[in-house]
Amino acid sequence: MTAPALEDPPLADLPAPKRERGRQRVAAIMDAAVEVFSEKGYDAATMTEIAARSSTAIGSLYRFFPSKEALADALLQRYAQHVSASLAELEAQVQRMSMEALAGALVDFMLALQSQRRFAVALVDARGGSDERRRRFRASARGGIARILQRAIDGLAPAKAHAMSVVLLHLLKGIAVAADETPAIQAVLTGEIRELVRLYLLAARREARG
Amino acid sequence: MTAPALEDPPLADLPAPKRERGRQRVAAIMDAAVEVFSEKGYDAATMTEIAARSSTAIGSLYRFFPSKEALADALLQRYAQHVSASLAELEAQVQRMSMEALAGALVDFMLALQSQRRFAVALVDARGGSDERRRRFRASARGGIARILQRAIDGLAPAKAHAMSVVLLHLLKGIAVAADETPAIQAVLTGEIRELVRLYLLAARREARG
Amino acid sequence: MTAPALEDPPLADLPAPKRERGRQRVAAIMDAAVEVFSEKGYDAATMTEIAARSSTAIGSLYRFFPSKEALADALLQRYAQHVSASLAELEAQVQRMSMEALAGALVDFMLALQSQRRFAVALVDARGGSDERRRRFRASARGGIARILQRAIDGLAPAKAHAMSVVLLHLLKGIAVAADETPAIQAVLTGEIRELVRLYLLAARREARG
Amino acid sequence: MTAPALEDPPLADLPAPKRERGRQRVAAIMDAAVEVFSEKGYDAATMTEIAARSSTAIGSLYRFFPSKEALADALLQRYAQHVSASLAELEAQVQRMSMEALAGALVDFMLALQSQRRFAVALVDARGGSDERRRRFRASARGGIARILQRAIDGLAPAKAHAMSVVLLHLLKGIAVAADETPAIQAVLTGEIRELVRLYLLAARREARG
DNA sequence: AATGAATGAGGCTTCATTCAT
DNA sequence: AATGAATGAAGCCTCATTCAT
Repeated sequence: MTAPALEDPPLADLPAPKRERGRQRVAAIMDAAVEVFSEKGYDAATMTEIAARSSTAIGSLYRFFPSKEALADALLQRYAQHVSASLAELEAQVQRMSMEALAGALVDFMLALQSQRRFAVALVDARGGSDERRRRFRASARGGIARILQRAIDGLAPAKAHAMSVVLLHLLKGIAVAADETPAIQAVLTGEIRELVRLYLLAARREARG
Repeated sequence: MTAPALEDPPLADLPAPKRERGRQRVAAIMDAAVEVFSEKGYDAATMTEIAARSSTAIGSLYRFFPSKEALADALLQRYAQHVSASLAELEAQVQRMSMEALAGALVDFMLALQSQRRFAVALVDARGGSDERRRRFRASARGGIARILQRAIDGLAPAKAHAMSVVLLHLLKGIAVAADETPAIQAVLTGEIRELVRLYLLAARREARG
Repeated sequence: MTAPALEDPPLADLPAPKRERGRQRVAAIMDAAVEVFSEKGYDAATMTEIAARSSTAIGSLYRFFPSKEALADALLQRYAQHVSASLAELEAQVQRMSMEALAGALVDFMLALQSQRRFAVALVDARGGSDERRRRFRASARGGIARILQRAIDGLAPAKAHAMSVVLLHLLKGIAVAADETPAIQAVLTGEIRELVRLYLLAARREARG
Repeated sequence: MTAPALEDPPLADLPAPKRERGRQRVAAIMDAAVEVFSEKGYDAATMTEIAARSSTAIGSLYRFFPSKEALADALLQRYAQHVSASLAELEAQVQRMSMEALAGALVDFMLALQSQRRFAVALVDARGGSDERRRRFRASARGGIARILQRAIDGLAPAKAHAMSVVLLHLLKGIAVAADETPAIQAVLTGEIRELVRLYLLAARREARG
């Protein structure tokens, strides 16, 4: 039972670059966009800079992404697929993982996302892209976590799993926040969070076994 | 020993409105600003809209707050004082509170901030106002929580208290996130977080007693 | 034969402050205005700053001078009277002054104006006050010089005197320009100009004697 | 040995329009800017009006000149090159010109600049553009005149040449002032100035031969 | 199809002037 | 009469987006 895809017909109306050239271009633009959105935030990022950083003419950029919001949405979508895939993978392995191991795995999952963290903050938590897309992103991530929890903890009520997924996701996001601190502090904070996740999972299992 | 004030001469140097009229105006502006910043985020919020929402001429707005950043900073400062005072109050009462009670108190503290939550996200977590003021705000809040923890848990190492304060603050912020959900879900999430806070505090005490 | 007054009914419509208080206030405003116009130029000068520098409420300033232009005009008028008076005085003494002495006197006349030079540049040469007032100011100054010339040089044709007055005034203004240089250079330039004025006067006399 | 160029890479760093179209646009903008700066002075001139007069969208104007000051500087630079070139040309011809001829040539040089006179007043003498550029402009013009004088007058001390250049330049500027008068008067004034320049040159030669 | 010049709405801010107190 | 708060037009500049080449 894998994660249900997040996807819509992938930006169907965009000229779906068949040529390899086009695909590279789109990738370059998206990478530059992640950079710029991360550094400046959605509002302060400019299409011109994204074009420049990806060595793309502004006109070409608009050929692939018809608006700033469309670009942000595409980014969000790509990120969602990435997250979705990661969670699906984790779900496949979780079967009888100890709570301890699961806590570690969840933290690792978040650490692996680090590179895109500023970007995620810029677009998911702030106002980039459409509300709709943001909502869907969140729902998908929560669903992924909830499924993992239900696999990991026998007898966990679906409602409880969902509630926990919201709290866990939020808690894990703290790892991203920690990235602003010095590496030493960062390590400490990451440890704290892992421990807290563990406590949470254990308590949930206790309750589920009730 | 109460929390050290965050304050500079409150809103220093701004031509502190002498007439009563002016004070109302300032309050109206700040309230409108909280609304607009909350809805749109710092960058997308416009001074024009803030002026309109508070029925203030743009020129008047600038009389009181000489720049968008100054306005954001003033808001942040007011919020910081509020938070600081709340934490100081909590600190005074924490003496031999049970971990359970403390968890509840911390959650309540956050719930009491609800009304300003989107605003806090918009200005503290995003890129609004001066970095400096944001940094100070965070340091103050963390310090307040850390002091509470040390009072509440005998033998808690200062470093541990500080690390916990960061994690706790983040966790509590989840209550704000919950505000986007339906009241029913919100209640559930708030409960989850309270429970998690309790688990965290208990574990910390266990460890402190070693 | 003294200089014809430049004056209009001195700002007739202004509430002609009868009280001593008012006169002082007006003087303070005008002095502050000279300062500010000098430092910033007409456009960049602000009524608010002029009010502040003269410790006058902005509302009061507007009571005495109904607009920025009116203030500039009043300044120009006062300056014109000053210049007019100086020239009239010089005219009275010029009778049989040597050309050399006259050259010196003219240069001294300009040096005496130094303190108001930046102001004059700001308002006379640039666009402060009304065109009309500027025109009148120039005409008056030229007339004053022309009369002096005719007294100093027997047989000087009126047309020639007028032409010379234009050139002389312009030349003398060079002394003001020199004020931007170091004192040493300033002295040299002043000397050059004095010498040139002398040459000019001598040549004119030669020609007048034909 | 010709005048050292004033130039930086002409209008460096401005996105030097490649297409022919762009070049025309830039020229139109600069011409309109000269007009507007001349009529209104630096401060009172508005970018909006300059755009309108050159039938340019405001955004386009800013594409070529990223700020009002940059535009003024570019104008000043163009003017400086023009002046520099004229003076270099004059320098090349001055070798054994009579003082009379030189006086005429200098006056002609100034007359040739007429078309840009108000502009020069607006930007060089007033507070437009960067101080630095103004300073450089003046230094260059003075240097150009000083070199001409030294070529024209054997044995002229460099210090004296420099002092004279300042005075001469100022005197010649009087020709521009004359442009406000009727053509008849203008002619008379131009004549006066030419004569005065001649007197000045002759006196200097006398002194140099001493 | 690719390019980058052109467009203009709209943002922040200033300041002359008015008007309620 | 004196004060200074209030007003809003207008200035500079940015940037998402369009369009001619």
